[in-house]
Amino acid sequence: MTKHQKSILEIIARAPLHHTADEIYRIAQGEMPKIAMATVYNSLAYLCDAGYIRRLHLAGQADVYDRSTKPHEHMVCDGCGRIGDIFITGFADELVARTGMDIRSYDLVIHTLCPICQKKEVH
Amino acid sequence: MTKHQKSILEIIARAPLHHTADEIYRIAQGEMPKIAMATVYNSLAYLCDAGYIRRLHLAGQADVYDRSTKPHEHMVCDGCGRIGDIFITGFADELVARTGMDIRSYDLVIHTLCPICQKKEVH
DNA sequence: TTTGGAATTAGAACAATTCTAAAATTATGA
DNA sequence: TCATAATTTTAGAATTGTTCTAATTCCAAA
Repeated sequence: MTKHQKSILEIIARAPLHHTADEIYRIAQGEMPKIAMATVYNSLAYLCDAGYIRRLHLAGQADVYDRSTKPHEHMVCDGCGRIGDIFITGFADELVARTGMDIRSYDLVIHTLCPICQKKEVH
Repeated sequence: MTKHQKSILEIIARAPLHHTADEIYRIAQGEMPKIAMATVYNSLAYLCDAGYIRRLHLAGQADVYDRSTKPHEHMVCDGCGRIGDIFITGFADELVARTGMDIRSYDLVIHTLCPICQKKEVH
């Protein structure tokens, strides 16, 4: 792993939220002012392939990157767009039991309204 | 629903596979040679919003459109990219039971290797 | 008919991502 | 150490998928 790749991994590792490539680029510029966008994309691709991070592909927005490599699920608020991790224990096993499939990986995204947006919804 | 919207809905309704906007555009040109790409996108947006079809957003490729409005799940072959529907009965209820969340909708995509690609994998 | 609103068109604009070719860096090994 | 090779980075162009814009067409109601 190169210096740049390591820096980008660390940025993601210490981020509580899921960031886009562009956000990561801006954070990275704080530490490495000369870094190029292409380097960010290259590094993110490497880190995903190597299994250090996970790429999340959501409708209507840029991909975001997730520091948690443990299998888990995601939720998105349809109001504000906030993305969160959720952990349904034994979910992967359940999926295998229910489908009988050879599951290499899975993506589950639940669309919901977060408490704040639920309040706003009332009119 | 306009003439164009209806034609596009019919194209999707009779398609066994999930098509991209561009594929739908080309099919539509067979029936309506003067149709514009923007009309395809507008119609698809309308049909999705109105609940006639469903948009599927998968990593690394253009969105595809799904004629089936019943809640169901999807599988993608990591080898050839083929997309298929799968039906796990009672899955939505299970999700609610497991998470306690107010689920407005969900997307589950299982990544697997289809039988054909599994054979190719052996070396 | 005339008018107004909605839908369609063509193409420009846009955003996210990938590609390209040159320069810089790092590793290899005589 | 020095030369060479391999890899990474850079800057910016190119590409892709999608949305926007403004002009035009269509259609329905008055």
